[in-house]
Amino acid sequence: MKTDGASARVTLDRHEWIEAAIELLAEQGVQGMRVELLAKNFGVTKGSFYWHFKDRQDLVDGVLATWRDGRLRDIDKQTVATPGREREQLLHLIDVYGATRNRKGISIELAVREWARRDAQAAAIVEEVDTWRLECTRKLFVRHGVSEDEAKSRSLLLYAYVFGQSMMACERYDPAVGEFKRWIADLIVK
Amino acid sequence: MKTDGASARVTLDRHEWIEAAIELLAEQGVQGMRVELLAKNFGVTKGSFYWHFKDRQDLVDGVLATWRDGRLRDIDKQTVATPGREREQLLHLIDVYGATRNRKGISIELAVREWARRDAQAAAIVEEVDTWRLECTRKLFVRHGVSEDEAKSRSLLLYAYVFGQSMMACERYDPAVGEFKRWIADLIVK
DNA sequence: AATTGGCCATACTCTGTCGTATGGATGGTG
DNA sequence: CACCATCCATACGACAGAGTATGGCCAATT
Repeated sequence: MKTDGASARVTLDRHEWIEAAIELLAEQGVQGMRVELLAKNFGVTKGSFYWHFKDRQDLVDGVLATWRDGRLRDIDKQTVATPGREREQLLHLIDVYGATRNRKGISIELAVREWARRDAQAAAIVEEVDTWRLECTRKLFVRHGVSEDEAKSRSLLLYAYVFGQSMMACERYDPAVGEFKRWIADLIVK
Repeated sequence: MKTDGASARVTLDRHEWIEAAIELLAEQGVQGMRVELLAKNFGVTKGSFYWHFKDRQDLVDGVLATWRDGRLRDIDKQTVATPGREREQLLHLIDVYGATRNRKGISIELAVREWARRDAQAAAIVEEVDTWRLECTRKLFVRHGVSEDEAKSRSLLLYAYVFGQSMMACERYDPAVGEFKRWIADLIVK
């Protein structure tokens, strides 16, 4: 019988290590994904890690694959066109990156992107996700009624804006920035 | 007399170290600003570095101060309103971050921002620069003829977009992305 | 009860980086 | 010429992180 207390799991598997690594990635960047730090957070030692993973690169592969799969699922879920509600869906896409809630998801997103600037492997994953995002959002814009080219431009603007906005931590500059964000979202969605 | 050859300077001063550190910052991030790597690039050893700087933090202070001063000067230069040409000025602000030329400046910008996400000192500098950017650009929008609130929203959108765009490396997704960028710039500037 | 395999601890090596201590070279100045 | 300040080299200590080798513990199986 496993004394599966809330604090002390009996055994760990790859998935738990990967999830914890993504946490660290969000909080401290790629540099923060250190195996000894991970082990310490679990209350174990490196011996455990190197039983589940060949090396650190093995963990990295898992992190990127897990992140990509999650993103692709999310995009599909958020962009299946519900006739008549395309506008709300587009606004929701922007709102998800509003930084008040979903803080963790944004941190991961930024960490992966900063990682991708200097790592070809991460860059390939980001490109894959971005391509899919732009394509799905473009379709949603088209169903919303804009032209093909305009849909392309607006989806590009949408993602550039949400990423840039979450990178700027806008709340510091004006507590009432929410009003401006709503205005901007309207301008982007049309 | 100093035999000031192009390749071998006789002496180095703080400023040259700081400039080289900013280069490394752009290419490899904060992590890349290692004193031994800097010295190697200069063809000298750490002994030189620690003569000019108390420690690595001393270099970091210089890097941030130098970057801030340069940015503040640039912003002032680019946003002095030239009556009748406010629209071109705003479009130019966007175009500067177009990523084709000015690649180095963008790399520095992104590196400093990623740095600021986990370092309070860098975050304070970035906030200072952003505040000044938003304020100067807001004024330029006002002189361009938009209302006070709309100017605030549009300047926020402008910077969020340019940072997000440079973070996405848009050129990968469509060689003809320049067309869309122009359309977007028009939408932002009005 | 003995054995086996899954899971983790311990103890080490190796490499990279910061920082320090100290000595050497060079050029200007009295 | 002797002296001093400037600038850099050399050699060292300290520490953090990746990876390895090996042994121990426990549960399930037979």
